[in-house]
Amino acid sequence: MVSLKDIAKQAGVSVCAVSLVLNGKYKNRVSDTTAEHIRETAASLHYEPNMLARTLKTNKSHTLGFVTDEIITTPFAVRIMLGAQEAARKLGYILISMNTNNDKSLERQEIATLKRYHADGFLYAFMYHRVVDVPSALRSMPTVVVDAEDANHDLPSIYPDEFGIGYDATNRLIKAGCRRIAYFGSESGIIAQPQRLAGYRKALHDAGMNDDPQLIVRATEHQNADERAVDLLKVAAPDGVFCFNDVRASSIYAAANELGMTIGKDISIVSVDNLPNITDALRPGLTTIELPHYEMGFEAVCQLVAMIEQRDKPDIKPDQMFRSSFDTDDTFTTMHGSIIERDSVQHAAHGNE
Amino acid sequence: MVSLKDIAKQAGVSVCAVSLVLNGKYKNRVSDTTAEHIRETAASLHYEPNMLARTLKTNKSHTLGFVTDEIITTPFAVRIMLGAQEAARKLGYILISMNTNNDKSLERQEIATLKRYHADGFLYAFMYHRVVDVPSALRSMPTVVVDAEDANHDLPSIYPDEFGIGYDATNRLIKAGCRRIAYFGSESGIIAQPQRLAGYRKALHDAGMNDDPQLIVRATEHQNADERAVDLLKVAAPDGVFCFNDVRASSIYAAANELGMTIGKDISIVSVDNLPNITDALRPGLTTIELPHYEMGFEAVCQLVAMIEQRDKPDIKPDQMFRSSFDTDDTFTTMHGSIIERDSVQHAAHGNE
DNA sequence: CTGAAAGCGCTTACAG
DNA sequence: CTGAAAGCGCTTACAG
Repeated sequence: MVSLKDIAKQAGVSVCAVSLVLNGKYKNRVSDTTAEHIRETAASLHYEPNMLARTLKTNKSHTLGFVTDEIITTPFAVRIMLGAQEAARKLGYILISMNTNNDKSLERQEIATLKRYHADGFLYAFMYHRVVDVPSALRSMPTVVVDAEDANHDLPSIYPDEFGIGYDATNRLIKAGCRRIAYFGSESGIIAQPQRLAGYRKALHDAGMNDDPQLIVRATEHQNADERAVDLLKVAAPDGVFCFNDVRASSIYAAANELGMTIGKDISIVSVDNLPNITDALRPGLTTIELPHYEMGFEAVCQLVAMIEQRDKPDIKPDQMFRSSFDTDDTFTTMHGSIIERDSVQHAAHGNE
Repeated sequence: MVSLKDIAKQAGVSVCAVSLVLNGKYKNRVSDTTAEHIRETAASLHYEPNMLARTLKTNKSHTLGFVTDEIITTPFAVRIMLGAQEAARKLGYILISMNTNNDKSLERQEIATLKRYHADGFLYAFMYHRVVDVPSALRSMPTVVVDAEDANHDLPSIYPDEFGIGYDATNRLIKAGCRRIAYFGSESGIIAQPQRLAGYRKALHDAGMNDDPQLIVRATEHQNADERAVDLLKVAAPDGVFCFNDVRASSIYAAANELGMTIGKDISIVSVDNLPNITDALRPGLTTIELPHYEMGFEAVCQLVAMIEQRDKPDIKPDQMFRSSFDTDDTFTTMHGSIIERDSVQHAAHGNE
């Protein structure tokens, strides 16, 4: 490794002159000609600054801890990390990620490790939208909560606009001409469930339609979803179904098949997630709303770096197009999803809008 | 942050005594009683060592760079990272991962960043098994190639035993009593394709069956797989199909449905990948072979740390059960997959064996 | 405009 | 058995 000292010796100047020039702080301190000379020597020696030495002195590591429950075991939520990585790179930070696997004692240990490595701040991220207690070890540090809401309503939190998702999905079906729209929801206490349902209701009411209790069915993902889907289609005879997620949509597909109904013709379906492997497996293609994971990760790092550096939120854009929009108040940021059009909706209009 | 100096002052000893004791190197250098006293003061002050300062001095960062093409955008391959993280944690290392997104210039930049942060070694990992040119910036460092083979046949490389997978899958169908077993493969040049095919052929021959060219069909994942699946079932009339992967299996499912065949009865299916979202969506459940991603990541870190510390491969085991077995020679390690039994095979035996 | 010096928190010969 | 000192590579007052 070539060090400042090597450059100083080679260029015939002092170490501090080199440091100043390479950090661009040499105005009125080093002449332009020596500055140029120093820059050339550094380049010719292929100098790379040693981040660790710098951190030791400045107490800023340009390292972000990414602590997550089991995000990286979950296909779609991984995109939070991708978005966070991209923003970090653009802002001169690196990300160190740790999986807690929902083990609180492992979590404590990992946060301690991250602190030993001098992380400047933390992302506390989750596999799906929920309300969380943030560990006290994180409260003393700059921290942003991702795909979750801080129970104390204190730390900045970024999560999807579930109401908007329910509203948009239902409207998509209304626009397709559906008159009896069902909601095939989740039975678990997951926060998205009541909020998407509320969005569904609002869309129906705005369109002057009643919400028939028969049309609202909740199911458990892996246990009774298939049967309940059949029941729903038989008993309530909907012409459109807003599904809580793609996995439940696959139950509706199976039910429609069983009952001899043609999807996209006899019945229209819109769901949430856009899981590649489900949408690959379903025929016809499933129209679904993608959650803004990538965008949440990106936005979270922007907010976090603003906290760390105590400056305004950096104005950077991801290379990958933002598909979602924002709603920001002081601490909580909600983000819309974006609809991916395929063929499960009658007369489906193609393209996003 | 409390430092060695703080402890030394509080305990009334020198900084070096504290360092020695806390690193367990104090035999014949510090008395047991002062050692104990030092340990107590350190604990009471909640001392956490500063890794950066240590690294600066020792030139060992206990940090591993994890450079990957787009692994973390891909559901299943993410498990490489999980396995690597677990092994790293057990060995006192942390992982810094970077996604190159297959952009060579980004890759160079990221490797440079990782070196600035003083990574002790590198994992060079891929989304699916292939032969790769390892960048020269990595050749000068301890590096292990994961889910890929170093084209120079020089760096340690860890990848799945594709032949064994084809052999096992086909044998599973033979065991179920299938007599006309098809192979529904990939049209791409992917390395797994010919190797799994070879395993399939070997299994057939070992069972005294011929490989009928009609029974071997290759297809492109998203373009013609559905049609070719129908053709295969119609023309060759197999009673069992070994599918290259779960996505192709879903095409066979669709074809069987279309032709009125009952899966698990008229026709048995075994594939590769065990993608949760596909297997969730398919009825009946798909019997499939899971690739040893977790295990490859774990093993890779073990080999890498052995190189870095110039010692024998550490003897650690993952918390999560190893489901796969190893085959190691000097530089190349192949790993078997493990079959996940569901209901797509006639008379399916349950449980792993 | 430039250099010498101190110090970030550690480890490790070296001298007693 | 113990301490004083040097040094890892950097940054930043301070003095000229």
